[in-house]
Amino acid sequence: MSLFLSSYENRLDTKGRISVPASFRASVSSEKFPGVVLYRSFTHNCIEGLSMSRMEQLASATDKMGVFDSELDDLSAMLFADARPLAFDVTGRIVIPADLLKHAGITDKAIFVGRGNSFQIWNPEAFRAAQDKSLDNLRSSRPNLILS
Amino acid sequence: MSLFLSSYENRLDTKGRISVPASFRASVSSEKFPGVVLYRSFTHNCIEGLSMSRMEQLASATDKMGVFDSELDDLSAMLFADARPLAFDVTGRIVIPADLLKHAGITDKAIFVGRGNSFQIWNPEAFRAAQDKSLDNLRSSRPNLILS
DNA sequence: TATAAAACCATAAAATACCATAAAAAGATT
DNA sequence: AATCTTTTTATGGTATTTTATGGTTTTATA
Repeated sequence: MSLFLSSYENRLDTKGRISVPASFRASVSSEKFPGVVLYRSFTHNCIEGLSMSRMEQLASATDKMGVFDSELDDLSAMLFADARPLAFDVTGRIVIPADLLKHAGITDKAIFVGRGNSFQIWNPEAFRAAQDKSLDNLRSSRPNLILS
Repeated sequence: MSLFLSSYENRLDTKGRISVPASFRASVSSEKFPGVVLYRSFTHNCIEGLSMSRMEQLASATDKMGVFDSELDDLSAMLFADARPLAFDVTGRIVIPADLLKHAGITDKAIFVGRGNSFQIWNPEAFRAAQDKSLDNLRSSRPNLILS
Protein backbone atom coordinates (compact mmCIF):
# COMPACT_ATOMS: atom_id res chain seq x y z
CA MET A 1 0.00 0.00 0.00
CA SER A 2 1.37 3.38 -0.99
CA LEU A 3 1.07 6.41 1.28
CA PHE A 4 -1.88 8.75 1.59
CA LEU A 5 -0.42 12.17 0.79
CA SER A 6 -1.69 15.70 0.16
CA SER A 7 -5.20 17.10 0.72
CA TYR A 8 -8.20 17.20 -1.58
CA GLU A 9 -11.40 19.16 -1.07
CA ASN A 10 -14.47 17.57 -2.70
CA ARG A 11 -18.21 18.11 -2.43
CA LEU A 12 -21.05 15.92 -1.31
CA ASP A 13 -24.06 15.64 -3.60
CA THR A 14 -27.71 15.52 -2.49
CA LYS A 15 -27.48 11.76 -1.87
CA GLY A 16 -24.43 12.16 0.36
CA ARG A 17 -22.06 10.77 -2.23
CA ILE A 18 -18.50 12.07 -2.41
CA SER A 19 -15.56 11.19 -4.62
CA VAL A 20 -12.61 9.66 -2.84
CA PRO A 21 -9.59 11.42 -4.39
CA ALA A 22 -8.13 9.42 -7.25
CA SER A 23 -4.73 9.35 -5.60
CA PHE A 24 -6.22 7.80 -2.43
CA ARG A 25 -8.03 5.21 -4.52
CA ALA A 26 -4.73 4.43 -6.18
CA SER A 27 -3.21 3.90 -2.72
CA VAL A 28 -5.57 0.99 -2.07
CA SER A 29 -5.89 -0.26 -5.65
CA SER A 30 -3.83 -3.38 -5.02
CA GLU A 31 -6.02 -4.52 -2.12
CA LYS A 32 -8.66 -7.23 -2.07
CA PHE A 33 -11.32 -4.90 -0.68
CA PRO A 34 -11.99 -2.10 -3.22
CA GLY A 35 -12.75 0.63 -0.74
CA VAL A 36 -11.79 2.15 2.60
CA VAL A 37 -12.62 1.76 6.29
CA LEU A 38 -13.87 4.80 8.21
CA TYR A 39 -14.38 5.46 11.93
CA ARG A 40 -14.84 8.41 14.27
CA SER A 41 -11.62 9.98 15.45
CA PHE A 42 -11.16 9.64 19.22
CA THR A 43 -9.11 12.81 19.43
CA HIS A 44 -10.46 15.25 16.83
CA ASN A 45 -13.77 16.22 15.26
CA CYS A 46 -12.97 14.36 12.11
CA ILE A 47 -13.25 10.96 10.45
CA GLU A 48 -10.34 8.55 10.33
CA GLY A 49 -9.73 6.47 7.23
CA LEU A 50 -7.70 3.34 6.59
CA SER A 51 -7.22 0.60 4.07
CA MET A 52 -8.67 -2.79 4.94
CA SER A 53 -5.22 -4.34 5.09
CA ARG A 54 -4.16 -1.78 7.69
CA MET A 55 -7.23 -2.70 9.71
CA GLU A 56 -6.10 -6.32 9.60
CA GLN A 57 -2.63 -5.20 10.61
CA LEU A 58 -4.13 -3.48 13.66
CA ALA A 59 -6.04 -6.61 14.52
CA SER A 60 -2.92 -8.72 14.58
CA ALA A 61 -1.09 -6.03 16.56
CA THR A 62 -3.74 -6.15 19.28
CA ASP A 63 -3.52 -9.95 19.19
CA LYS A 64 0.18 -9.83 19.96
CA MET A 65 -0.42 -7.51 22.92
CA GLY A 66 -2.48 -10.19 24.63
CA VAL A 67 -6.02 -10.10 25.98
CA PHE A 68 -5.06 -8.74 29.42
CA ASP A 69 -4.04 -5.28 28.34
CA SER A 70 -7.30 -3.57 29.26
CA GLU A 71 -6.46 -0.16 27.80
CA LEU A 72 -5.62 -1.60 24.44
CA ASP A 73 -8.66 -3.82 24.71
CA ASP A 74 -10.89 -0.78 25.14
CA LEU A 75 -9.21 0.94 22.25
CA SER A 76 -9.53 -1.90 19.81
CA ALA A 77 -13.08 -2.58 20.97
CA MET A 78 -14.01 0.99 20.06
CA LEU A 79 -12.16 0.80 16.82
CA PHE A 80 -13.55 -2.43 15.45
CA ALA A 81 -17.09 -1.78 16.68
CA ASP A 82 -17.11 1.64 15.08
CA ALA A 83 -15.37 0.82 11.81
CA ARG A 84 -17.37 1.11 8.58
CA PRO A 85 -16.12 -0.63 5.46
CA LEU A 86 -17.23 1.40 2.43
CA ALA A 87 -16.75 0.17 -1.10
CA PHE A 88 -16.19 2.57 -4.01
CA ASP A 89 -18.88 2.81 -6.66
CA VAL A 90 -17.88 2.69 -10.36
CA THR A 91 -16.82 6.34 -10.38
CA GLY A 92 -14.88 6.10 -7.12
CA ARG A 93 -17.45 7.54 -4.74
CA ILE A 94 -18.58 6.46 -1.27
CA VAL A 95 -21.52 7.43 0.92
CA ILE A 96 -20.29 8.52 4.33
CA PRO A 97 -22.71 7.42 7.11
CA ALA A 98 -24.74 10.27 8.62
CA ASP A 99 -23.38 9.88 12.16
CA LEU A 100 -19.80 10.22 10.94
CA LEU A 101 -20.69 13.34 8.98
CA LYS A 102 -22.31 14.78 12.08
CA HIS A 103 -19.29 14.01 14.25
CA ALA A 104 -17.04 15.84 11.80
CA GLY A 105 -19.48 18.70 11.21
CA ILE A 106 -19.51 18.00 7.48
CA THR A 107 -22.42 19.20 5.35
CA ASP A 108 -21.74 20.02 1.69
CA LYS A 109 -17.94 19.94 1.45
CA ALA A 110 -15.22 17.75 2.90
CA ILE A 111 -11.46 17.63 2.71
CA PHE A 112 -9.55 14.35 2.48
CA VAL A 113 -6.26 14.76 4.31
CA GLY A 114 -3.28 12.45 3.83
CA ARG A 115 -1.60 11.13 6.98
CA GLY A 116 0.86 8.67 5.56
CA ASN A 117 -0.45 5.23 6.37
CA SER A 118 -3.92 6.60 7.03
CA PHE A 119 -6.02 9.63 6.16
CA GLN A 120 -8.66 11.87 7.69
CA ILE A 121 -11.84 13.54 6.46
CA TRP A 122 -12.61 16.99 7.86
CA ASN A 123 -14.95 19.89 7.49
CA PRO A 124 -12.68 22.14 5.38
CA GLU A 125 -12.82 25.17 7.68
CA ALA A 126 -12.31 23.08 10.80
CA PHE A 127 -9.30 21.46 9.16
CA ARG A 128 -7.67 24.74 8.27
CA ALA A 129 -8.15 25.99 11.80
CA ALA A 130 -6.59 22.80 13.17
CA GLN A 131 -3.65 23.12 10.77
CA ASP A 132 -2.98 26.68 11.85
CA LYS A 133 -2.96 25.50 15.45
CA SER A 134 -0.56 22.65 14.62
CA LEU A 135 1.79 25.09 12.93
CA ASP A 136 1.72 27.36 15.97
CA ASN A 137 2.47 24.42 18.25
CA LEU A 138 5.36 23.35 16.07
CA ARG A 139 6.87 26.83 15.93
CA SER A 140 6.75 27.24 19.70
CA SER A 141 7.97 23.76 20.63
CA ARG A 142 10.62 23.61 17.86
CA PRO A 143 10.80 19.82 17.65
CA ASN A 144 13.78 18.19 16.10
CA LEU A 145 12.71 16.27 13.10
CA ILE A 146 15.63 14.29 11.85
CA LEU A 147 14.89 13.62 8.21
CA SER A 148 18.15 11.90 7.41
CA MET B 1 19.41 6.99 -3.56
CA SER B 2 22.35 9.17 -4.51
CA LEU B 3 22.70 12.72 -3.22
CA PHE B 4 21.09 15.85 -4.60
CA LEU B 5 24.03 18.12 -5.45
CA SER B 6 24.62 21.45 -7.21
CA SER B 7 22.02 24.00 -8.36
CA TYR B 8 20.14 24.30 -11.63
CA GLU B 9 18.03 27.20 -12.83
CA ASN B 10 15.19 26.21 -15.18
CA ARG B 11 12.10 27.93 -16.51
CA LEU B 12 8.41 27.27 -16.09
CA ASP B 13 6.12 27.19 -19.11
CA THR B 14 2.58 28.56 -19.25
CA LYS B 15 1.17 25.34 -17.79
CA GLY B 16 3.44 25.52 -14.76
CA ARG B 17 5.63 22.70 -16.04
CA ILE B 18 9.33 22.68 -15.28
CA SER B 19 12.12 20.23 -16.01
CA VAL B 20 13.58 18.57 -12.96
CA PRO B 21 17.37 18.68 -13.50
CA ALA B 22 18.60 15.46 -15.11
CA SER B 23 21.03 14.88 -12.26
CA PHE B 24 18.20 15.05 -9.69
CA ARG B 25 16.16 12.62 -11.76
CA ALA B 26 19.15 10.31 -11.78
CA SER B 27 19.23 10.54 -7.97
CA VAL B 28 15.78 8.91 -7.73
CA SER B 29 16.01 6.69 -10.80
CA SER B 30 16.24 3.48 -8.78
CA GLU B 31 13.02 4.18 -6.86
CA LYS B 32 9.60 2.63 -7.40
CA PHE B 33 7.89 6.01 -7.65
CA PRO B 34 9.28 7.85 -10.69
CA GLY B 35 9.10 11.35 -9.31
CA VAL B 36 9.56 13.50 -6.24
CA VAL B 37 7.55 14.70 -3.24
CA LEU B 38 7.24 18.43 -2.64
CA TYR B 39 5.94 20.44 0.31
CA ARG B 40 6.00 24.00 1.62
CA SER B 41 9.01 24.74 3.75
CA PHE B 42 7.99 25.52 7.34
CA THR B 43 10.90 27.89 7.80
CA HIS B 44 11.70 29.53 4.44
CA ASN B 45 9.84 30.91 1.45
CA CYS B 46 10.79 27.94 -0.65
CA ILE B 47 9.66 24.45 -1.59
CA GLU B 48 11.20 21.35 -0.04
CA GLY B 49 11.78 18.22 -2.10
CA LEU B 50 12.27 14.57 -1.14
CA SER B 51 12.22 11.14 -2.67
CA MET B 52 9.19 8.95 -2.01
CA SER B 53 11.30 6.39 -0.16
CA ARG B 54 12.29 9.07 2.32
CA MET B 55 8.64 9.89 2.83
CA GLU B 56 7.91 6.21 3.50
CA GLN B 57 10.76 6.19 5.97
CA LEU B 58 9.06 9.05 7.82
CA ALA B 59 5.74 7.22 7.81
CA SER B 60 7.19 4.16 9.47
CA ALA B 61 9.00 6.38 11.98
CA THR B 62 5.69 8.00 12.98
CA ASP B 63 4.13 4.53 13.21
CA LYS B 64 6.70 3.45 15.77
CA MET B 65 6.09 6.53 17.91
CA GLY B 66 2.51 5.45 18.58
CA VAL B 67 -0.77 7.26 18.11
CA PHE B 68 -0.79 9.49 21.18
CA ASP B 69 2.39 11.51 20.75
CA SER B 70 0.86 14.95 20.23
CA GLU B 71 3.99 16.73 19.04
CA LEU B 72 4.57 14.12 16.40
CA ASP B 73 0.91 14.35 15.60
CA ASP B 74 1.27 18.04 14.78
CA LEU B 75 4.32 17.41 12.67
CA SER B 76 2.96 14.54 10.63
CA ALA B 77 -0.30 16.41 10.26
CA MET B 78 1.56 19.24 8.56
CA LEU B 79 3.91 17.12 6.55
CA PHE B 80 1.70 14.41 5.09
CA ALA B 81 -1.25 16.74 4.52
CA ASP B 82 0.97 19.12 2.59
CA ALA B 83 3.13 16.64 0.70
CA ARG B 84 2.57 16.50 -3.06
CA PRO B 85 3.74 13.41 -4.93
CA LEU B 86 4.64 14.55 -8.44
CA ALA B 87 5.55 12.07 -11.14
CA PHE B 88 7.89 13.00 -13.98
CA ASP B 89 6.39 13.16 -17.46
CA VAL B 90 8.23 11.46 -20.34
CA THR B 91 10.66 14.36 -20.70
CA GLY B 92 11.34 14.64 -16.97
CA ARG B 93 9.05 17.53 -16.09
CA ILE B 94 6.64 18.07 -13.19
CA VAL B 95 3.94 20.65 -12.70
CA ILE B 96 4.41 22.45 -9.43
CA PRO B 97 1.05 23.20 -7.77
CA ALA B 98 0.06 26.88 -7.81
CA ASP B 99 -0.01 27.28 -4.02
CA LEU B 100 3.56 26.04 -3.71
CA LEU B 101 4.71 28.44 -6.42
CA LYS B 102 2.99 31.25 -4.59
CA HIS B 103 4.59 30.32 -1.28
CA ALA B 104 8.04 30.43 -2.88
CA GLY B 105 7.31 33.53 -4.96
CA ILE B 106 8.10 31.66 -8.16
CA THR B 107 6.70 32.88 -11.47
CA ASP B 108 8.70 32.12 -14.63
CA LYS B 109 12.02 30.79 -13.33
CA ALA B 110 13.05 28.52 -10.47
CA ILE B 111 16.30 27.18 -9.10
CA PHE B 112 16.68 23.60 -7.88
CA VAL B 113 19.13 23.54 -5.00
CA GLY B 114 20.81 20.34 -3.86
CA ARG B 115 20.79 19.65 -0.10
CA GLY B 116 22.21 16.19 0.04
CA ASN B 117 19.37 13.87 1.00
CA SER B 118 16.82 16.47 -0.03
CA PHE B 119 16.59 19.55 -2.21
CA GLN B 120 14.84 22.88 -2.36
CA ILE B 121 13.19 24.94 -5.08
CA TRP B 122 13.52 28.71 -4.85
CA ASN B 123 12.79 31.88 -6.71
CA PRO B 124 16.31 32.47 -8.13
CA GLU B 125 16.70 36.00 -6.76
CA ALA B 126 15.33 35.06 -3.35
CA PHE B 127 17.77 32.17 -3.23
CA ARG B 128 20.79 34.31 -4.03
CA ALA B 129 19.76 36.81 -1.37
CA ALA B 130 19.38 34.00 1.18
CA GLN B 131 22.78 32.60 0.19
CA ASP B 132 24.46 35.97 0.74
CA LYS B 133 22.89 36.20 4.16
CA SER B 134 23.98 32.67 5.06
CA LEU B 135 27.53 33.50 4.03
CA ASP B 136 27.53 36.57 6.26
CA ASN B 137 26.28 34.50 9.18
CA LEU B 138 28.96 31.89 8.60
CA ARG B 139 31.71 34.49 8.47
CA SER B 140 30.69 36.05 11.75
CA SER B 141 30.04 32.85 13.70
CA ARG B 142 32.94 30.71 12.31
CA PRO B 143 31.39 27.34 13.14
CA ASN B 144 33.40 24.16 13.27
CA LEU B 145 32.31 21.51 10.84
CA ILE B 146 33.36 18.13 12.19
CA LEU B 147 33.73 15.72 9.30
CA SER B 148 34.58 12.62 11.24
C1' DT C 1 -46.04 -0.25 -2.16
C1' DA C 2 -43.21 3.25 -0.43
C1' DT C 3 -38.38 4.13 0.43
C1' DA C 4 -33.79 3.58 0.41
C1' DA C 5 -29.79 1.86 -1.92
C1' DA C 6 -27.28 0.59 -5.78
C1' DA C 7 -26.25 0.63 -10.74
C1' DC C 8 -26.14 3.32 -14.86
C1' DC C 9 -25.43 7.36 -17.98
C1' DA C 10 -23.64 11.92 -19.24
C1' DT C 11 -20.30 15.86 -19.25
C1' DA C 12 -17.15 19.89 -18.18
C1' DA C 13 -12.89 20.72 -16.36
C1' DA C 14 -8.56 19.34 -15.13
C1' DA C 15 -4.68 16.43 -15.56
C1' DT C 16 -1.67 13.77 -18.30
C1' DA C 17 0.25 11.72 -22.47
C1' DC C 18 2.00 12.67 -26.93
C1' DC C 19 4.69 14.98 -30.61
C1' DA C 20 8.14 18.21 -32.27
C1' DT C 21 12.31 20.93 -31.90
C1' DA C 22 15.97 23.91 -30.01
C1' DA C 23 19.81 24.07 -27.09
C1' DA C 24 23.42 22.01 -24.72
C1' DA C 25 26.62 18.43 -23.53
C1' DA C 26 29.41 14.58 -24.57
C1' DG C 27 32.08 11.93 -27.64
C1' DA C 28 34.68 11.06 -31.92
C1' DT C 29 37.78 12.56 -35.70
C1' DT C 30 41.00 14.98 -37.68
C1' DA D 1 43.28 21.89 -29.93
C1' DA D 2 39.66 22.56 -32.99
C1' DT D 3 35.86 20.73 -35.66
C1' DC D 4 32.30 17.64 -36.59
C1' DT D 5 28.87 14.10 -35.01
C1' DT D 6 25.91 12.03 -31.85
C1' DT D 7 23.29 11.99 -27.76
C1' DT D 8 21.01 14.02 -24.03
C1' DT D 9 18.38 17.65 -22.04
C1' DA D 10 15.19 21.44 -21.83
C1' DT D 11 11.19 23.59 -23.69
C1' DG D 12 6.98 24.57 -26.44
C1' DG D 13 2.48 23.22 -28.28
C1' DT D 14 -1.47 19.90 -29.08
C1' DA D 15 -4.29 15.77 -28.32
C1' DT D 16 -6.18 12.42 -25.29
C1' DT D 17 -7.55 10.59 -20.97
C1' DT D 18 -8.96 10.86 -16.30
C1' DT D 19 -11.57 12.81 -12.69
C1' DA D 20 -15.17 14.93 -10.20
C1' DT D 21 -19.85 15.74 -10.28
C1' DG D 22 -24.65 15.83 -11.61
C1' DG D 23 -28.76 13.35 -12.90
C1' DT D 24 -31.72 9.15 -14.01
C1' DT D 25 -33.09 4.44 -13.83
C1' DT D 26 -33.20 0.01 -11.80
C1' DT D 27 -32.97 -3.11 -7.94
C1' DA D 28 -33.40 -4.38 -3.19
C1' DT D 29 -35.74 -3.76 1.29
C1' DA D 30 -38.90 -2.66 5.01
